[in-house]
Amino acid sequence: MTSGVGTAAPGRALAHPDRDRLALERVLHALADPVRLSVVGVLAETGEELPCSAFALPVSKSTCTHHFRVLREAGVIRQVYRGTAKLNALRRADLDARFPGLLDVVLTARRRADGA
Amino acid sequence: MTSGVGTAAPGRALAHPDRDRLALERVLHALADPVRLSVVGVLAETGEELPCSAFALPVSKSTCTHHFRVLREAGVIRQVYRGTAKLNALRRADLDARFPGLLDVVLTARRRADGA
DNA sequence: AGCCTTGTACGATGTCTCTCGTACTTAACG
DNA sequence: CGTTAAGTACGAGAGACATCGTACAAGGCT
Repeated sequence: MTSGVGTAAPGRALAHPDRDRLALERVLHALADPVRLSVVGVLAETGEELPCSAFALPVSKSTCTHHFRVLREAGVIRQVYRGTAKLNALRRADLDARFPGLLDVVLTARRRADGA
Repeated sequence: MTSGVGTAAPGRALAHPDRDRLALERVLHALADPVRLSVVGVLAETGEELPCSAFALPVSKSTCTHHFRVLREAGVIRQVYRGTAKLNALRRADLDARFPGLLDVVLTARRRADGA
């Protein structure tokens, strides 16, 4: 049987870089885009796993897929299939372990820069 | 007369973004390049104003000019003409004021990522 | 079963980025 | 004044990136 229910991890798994191999330049590049930065901001604020459709980004669906892939390949988010949706979670623990403070600093800077 | 000696600020001045207008995405993008990141690392370590020629970068002179311009336009460094040379200084105070902790976090992360 | 929602894959396109070489400017130094 | 040293300007080319639309796959809902 291909699992009884399989609500958690049915389909194929996606490739995620190891925590020890996160590349700083890659992470910085991933964060250096307004769309992706806002995604990370929302994920950090809610602290939840959210499907791509929950972000209301000002780009098309295919562009959306592209940005989430960049974030995943840089190691910023973790993506898991769940039914037809794909849940996105911030890899906060991994990022904090590898680049201590980076995420918080960027998020804080983003808020400040946003309102000023 | 156009100033008696003029060893400090003779030629035309270069455009630098205001401290209050530094854009986070621009700064992140500027730091997301290995060549520029190494420049910032050297400037931070020495704490000195250094001419472009002091960096021994693995790129040509024109590419060098390009990278320093990106850093300057993002507001990461300040450039001042001095004779035929151009001195580069890290805008640490401005960066710390605008994006507290960002520079230190990136520099620390870079060292750690470097050796691991 | 059929439909709808969610996201992927693929190709196309225009822009930006990194890189270079060559020619030029600017200033110091003899 | 001529030479040298440090950068700049101006193309130019190769590659990456952001964007889109259309066609497709996979899973729930009725």
